[in-house]
Parts: sequence; structure tokens; C-alpha cells
Amino acid sequence: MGEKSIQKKEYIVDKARDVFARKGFRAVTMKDVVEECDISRGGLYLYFNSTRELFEAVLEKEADKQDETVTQELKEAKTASDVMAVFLKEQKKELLRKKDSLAIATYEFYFESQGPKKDNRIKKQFDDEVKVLEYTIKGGVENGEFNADDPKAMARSIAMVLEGMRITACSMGITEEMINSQFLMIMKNLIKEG
Amino acid sequence: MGEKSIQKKEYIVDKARDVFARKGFRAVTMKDVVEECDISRGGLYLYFNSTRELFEAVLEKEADKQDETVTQELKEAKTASDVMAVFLKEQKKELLRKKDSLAIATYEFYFESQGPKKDNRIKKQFDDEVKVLEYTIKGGVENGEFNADDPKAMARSIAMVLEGMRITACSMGITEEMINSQFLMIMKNLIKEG
Amino acid sequence: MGEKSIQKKEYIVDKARDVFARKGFRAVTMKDVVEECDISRGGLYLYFNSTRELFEAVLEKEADKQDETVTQELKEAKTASDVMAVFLKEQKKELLRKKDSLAIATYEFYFESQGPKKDNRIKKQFDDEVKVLEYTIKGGVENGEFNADDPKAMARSIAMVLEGMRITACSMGITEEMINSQFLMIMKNLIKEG
Amino acid sequence: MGEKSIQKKEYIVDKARDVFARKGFRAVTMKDVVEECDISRGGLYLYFNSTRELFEAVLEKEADKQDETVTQELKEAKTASDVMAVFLKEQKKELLRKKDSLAIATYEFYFESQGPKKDNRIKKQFDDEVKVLEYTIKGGVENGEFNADDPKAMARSIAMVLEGMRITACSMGITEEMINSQFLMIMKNLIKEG
DNA sequence: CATGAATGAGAGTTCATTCAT
DNA sequence: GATGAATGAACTCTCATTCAT
Repeated sequence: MGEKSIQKKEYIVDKARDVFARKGFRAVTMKDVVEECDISRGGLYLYFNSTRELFEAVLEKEADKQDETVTQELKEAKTASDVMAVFLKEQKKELLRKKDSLAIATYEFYFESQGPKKDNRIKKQFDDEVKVLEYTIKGGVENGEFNADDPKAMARSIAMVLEGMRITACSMGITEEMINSQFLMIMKNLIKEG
Repeated sequence: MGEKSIQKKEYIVDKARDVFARKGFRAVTMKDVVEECDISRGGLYLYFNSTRELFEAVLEKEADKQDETVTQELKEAKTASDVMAVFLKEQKKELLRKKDSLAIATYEFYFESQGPKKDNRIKKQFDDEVKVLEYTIKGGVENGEFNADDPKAMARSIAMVLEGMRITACSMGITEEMINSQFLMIMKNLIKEG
Repeated sequence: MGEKSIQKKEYIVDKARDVFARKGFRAVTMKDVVEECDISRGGLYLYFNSTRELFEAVLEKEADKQDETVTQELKEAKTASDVMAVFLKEQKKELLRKKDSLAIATYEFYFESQGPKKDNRIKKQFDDEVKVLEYTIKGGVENGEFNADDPKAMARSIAMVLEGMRITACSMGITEEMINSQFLMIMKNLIKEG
Repeated sequence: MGEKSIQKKEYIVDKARDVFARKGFRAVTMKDVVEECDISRGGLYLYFNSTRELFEAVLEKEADKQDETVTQELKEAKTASDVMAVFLKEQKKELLRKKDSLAIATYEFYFESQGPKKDNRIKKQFDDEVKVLEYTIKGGVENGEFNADDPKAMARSIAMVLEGMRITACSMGITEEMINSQFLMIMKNLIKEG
């Protein structure tokens, strides 16, 4: 597959992402993607053999994208609170562009693959998130910024709230005010005297 | 519709619930339901014209069921902590019978209906939950059991964690230990000195 | 499947037989059969899920048909020569209605299934034919009508000639004169003084 | 077409022969051949425009090959029996390398072309075979080696047996012992006192 | 000459939905 | 009410064939 093909593959993945964000995972047909990309039926099959394959590529690209953004911003954070703030800001941005959310699609995808538990990317992502949070909280506790008996449980709790907000954003919508209020609670909770 | 027909309708709804719990919403076909119920294709159509109608009936029945259980148990709760404990116990039970969870199906269902925002039952249910929690927390604050600056935000936060746990249970699985740890945090948070 | 469905299934098998006789096995699509039967695409799938299944049904019916005809005629045969004559007459009839021959289709079918050697009906049919011939020849030898050192080899040889004629009839055509000449040789060979 | 192109064409024909022997005629796609040859899709079309064209080339080459071998061996045969023996030995060799047999493919090919009766190579080949046999038998009869009332019918009969064995080899398999037994019958029949 | 991406026709298959019984 | 055969639309997927490079 030459240089050009790689670009086309990228193009298809991007277009497909839109479709998945709009319709979820299961409702998407190869035909939908073909139409979104404005290519031929057979043409799509040169690159992907199923919506499953396509979605895996979308998730992969998504993961790469996030890494880039966050890594960059975190370089400039000085304190644990800074890191937390950057992290939450990023999450907020994500939550608000509801139109673009892959949350439902991702849940559908992994719900469907539950038989052969595969590489469950969703779990990995959740665990990573917990790890980052735990690490940050521990740092904050050490230098007196934060206050937490059980950093791991706290990290998990925050991750759960985020998970809840993601799915909520997709299914019933979520307002910026609501996000702010939730994030405030999280921060207060971390800083509060034990 | 006679007595017998009503019974049959109930029967279909129950069977359909199993199918939705197993496969989600979108993956379910009328054929699936027909096979699960072991009735004729045409027979099903006498009662329901689409999986959408079916799922609505399932949700309705579900709501009724929960009301019954909870109402009963809450009658016997004396303090706000009791109420909270009963509530969380109920949630835990729900979270652990993952096989029977309608969570994914429900999200799919409402995600799909997002165009004509309908009577979004999911939102109503979430709001109800928040209201109950808020009411309970306020009561607890008043009689000195709990400690919360912003009961509404606290209620929402708890509801979000629960939402997160529900979807997590479906997509990546959740352990009892994890549930306990989360619930402990919630209770500590409510009781903690401000 | 009710009475009517059985009739329809029979109808489909008959129509399909025509298609297989005309086009062989591999060239036949479900669409061809649908058109021949003048039913809907989905309708055909109620009865058969593949051309393979269809062809198996065709072969089955074919075997039944032959049994009937031959059994009847053989009842009236008195001597071994009579039996042989009846048998060859039947074969001749078969060979001449070239348009209706399933020979090529059958070879294609079994060639394709050679992996999991299955119940190779073609072999069974050939072996049956040999057995009948052998039995008849032996009988003829015993009562002095025929003359054969090795009845089994003779039977096989005749069966081979017939197989050759069948395939020849399909691929290059065969004349009645040619059939007569071949059958004459066979009979002379059986009767000839050793 | 340059020297190099001719070589490439030969190469393609050889590879295609393998495919046809393996899959028959109709099941073979241009894609199969492209993959077997490890050339480009477009590349194949520079030489052949369809599987039909390809198979014709395969048959042509096949005919040339046989002529060479047999001609050479027959030069050294002295008596009619020798000729017959050489011929049958050659046939036996052919029958046993079942994996390489083009028999089914050839029948499929000509069955499909039955509309525009073309140059039916299969008939020509059969007729040639009969002619050679007839010529040999006549020779044998003249010098007293063989005994045959109707050499032409005898020749045809032998050709039919061979045809039967070819198709049998492909569809149900054939053992060396069976071939020997058949050939023995043929020879005995030729030599037998009338 | 050679390549291989791209197209589009067509086959296979599944179901929602209807309707005669 | 209930049945299940029948229909047809919609999808998936595979290739023959073309064409720009």
C-alpha cells in the first residue's frame, strides 16, 4: 500500500469517525461509510472488511490524538492542582462536543465483543485514567495540596463520575454549568480538610 | 383486549426483556423476540409493531418493578443514613446482576431517539434519582447526620457515579469490592466534617 | 411445514432440476432458481439455504424416481438377458434425453465436495450399478445364458462404459446409433463363447 | 510480442493449468489466476481476457505435450499389442495423477460452450483416440494378433471405458488395481478367440 | 509493458411486514 | 386472535474490468 493509499485510509477513518459519532456502532453499515466517503462499495473493502475493523481503526487514531494533546499541555503544568485542572479542562472540552462523542459507539462495540474479551481497549483506557489520577492525587497529597485517605479509591471515584458524565452527555445531554458544578465538587473534595 | 391477551402481552414483555439485556437494543430484531417467545411472527405484531414499542413497554414495566421494591423497603428506614443505605444496597444488587442489565440497551435506545427528544425517560429517571438523593441528603443535613454544602450538587455527583458504574458494569465488568469501595467513599463524604 | 409447503418444496426441486440440467451445478445461482420458480428471493430461502442443499434434494428425488421405474419393469423380466435388456433400455432412454441430464452437474457437485468426502452419492450409485450388473451376470452365467470369467470385472467394465457414455452425451453429444452399437458389443461380449 | 512476453505467457498458462486442475473450470476466477501467478490484475489482462481464453490456451498446450510423449514412445513399438500396451500405459499414468487432471474442467468448459458448438476439442480428441485405436486394432486383426468383428465399435468401446475412467478418477477416485483389471479385460477381449 | 487502486454489477442473505387462512 | 408462508427492501461481500501512472 503506497503513500497515497495511506492517506486515503486516513481519510476513510476520519469520515467513518463522523458516522460512528452520529449513529453509534451497531447502526452503521458499510454502505453508510461508503456514502459518507463518496467512494465505491468495493473501494471501501480495499481498506476495511467490516465496520468492526473500521471502528478499531477509529479508536486507535482517537487514542493517538488524545495522547498528543494531553502530553503537550501537561508539560507546562507545575503543581498537582495544575495537572488536575488541565486534565479536567480537557475532559470538559470532550464532554461538550457531544456531537463528536464516540462514547455510545464505544460501549456498543465492547458490549458486542464481550464473548472473547479481547484487548478491551475501553477497560485499558479506564485503568489508564485511574492510574494518572491516582498518581496526580498522590503527588498532591505528598506536597500538601490535596487531602485523601485512599488516593486509589478517590481516583476511581473521579473516573466513575467522568464515565457517568460521558454517557450522560450522549444520552440525555449535559450542560456546561452541570460539568462545572461536578468538577468543582471534585476539586473541593480533594482540597478539603480531612 | 381481553384478560388472556393482557397476560400474553406481559409474557412477551418479559421474554423481550431478556433479549434486550442480552443483546442491547439495536441488535434485537423482531425475529429474535418471536423466537424467544416461541410465538408466530404475525402473533407478535398483534401486540407490538416494532422493537421500539417493545422496548418502551419493557422500560415501563421495569420502572414499576423498581418503585414497588424500593417503596416497600424505604417505609422501614428510620434515619437518612438508613435510607441511603437501602438505596445503595438496591443499586448494588442491580449492578451485580450484570447479565440482566438493560443499561446498554437503554442508552442505545435514547441515543437513537435523540432527534425527536421525546419523553426521554432516561433523563426523567436520572432526575428522579437526583431528587430522591437530594431530598434524603437535605434531611440528613437537617438532623445533623450528613454534612453537605450543596446537597443538589452532591446528589448529582452520586447519581453520576452510579451512572458510571452502570455503564462500566456492562462494558468492562465490575467487582463487588469495587462497588463497596465506591459506596464507602460516598458515605464517608456525606458524613465527613465539612 | 404443512401439506402445502411440501408441495411447494417439491415444485421448487422440480424447477431447480431443470436449471441444474441446463447449466450444471456451479453456474447455478439462487437467483436463477428464484427466477425459474417465479417466487421471491426470500421465499426460496424458506426451503433451501444454498444451491448445494437444493442439489442434494434434486439428487434424492432423482434416486427415488429411478428406483420406482426400474423396480417395476424388472418384475416382469424373466431371464438374465431380459433383465439386462431392460436395464440397457432404461440407460438408453436416459442417455438420449440429454437436455435433462444431471451428469455434469453431479460431477461438478462431487468434485467440489471432495474435501470432506461426505456420503459420496455418486460413488454409491456407481457401486450399486456394479452390484446389480454383477448379480445379473452371475445369474446368467449359472443358467448358461452368459459367459464370463470374472463377473465383477465385467460388471465394472460395463458400468465404466455407461459412465463414459453419460459424460460423452453431455459434453459432445451421442447418437442413438452409437448407443446401440455399444450395447450390442456388451451383449455379444456376454453371450460370446469364452 | 517479444521473446520475454512469450515466456511470461507460457508461465501464466502453466500456473493456470494448476488452478484449473484444482478447481475445475467454472470455479476459477481471474483473481485466482492472478494470485497463483503472483502478477498484477492488469498484467494478466495483457495476455488473456477471460478464464475461457486462458483455458483454451491450457488445452492447446496440453494437446501438444501429449503428442510429443506418445509419438516418441510409439516409434519404438513393434507389434499391435506393443502399441496397445504403450497406449494403455500412458493412459494409466494419466489416470493416476488425479491431482493434475483437467477432466472435470474440460467437461465443464465444453458443457458451457454447447450453444455455439465451436471447435469442440473434446470431441476431436475423442475421435482421434478412436481413430488411433481403430487403426491399431485393424492392424492387429490383419496380422492375427487380435480378433475383432467390428474394429470401429471395439475402438469406441475402449474409448468409452477410458472416458468413464477419467471422470470416475476425478469424482470418486480410482485405484491402480481397478485400472489394471479394466485394462486386462480390454486386452483379453481383443485377443480372445471370436 | 506492468501495476494495483477504483468502480460497479450482481450474488448471497436476513428480516420487517403483510395477509390469506 | 393466531399462524406462518411470502414478499421485497436493504446489506454484505466478491470480482471482472478499466485506467491513470
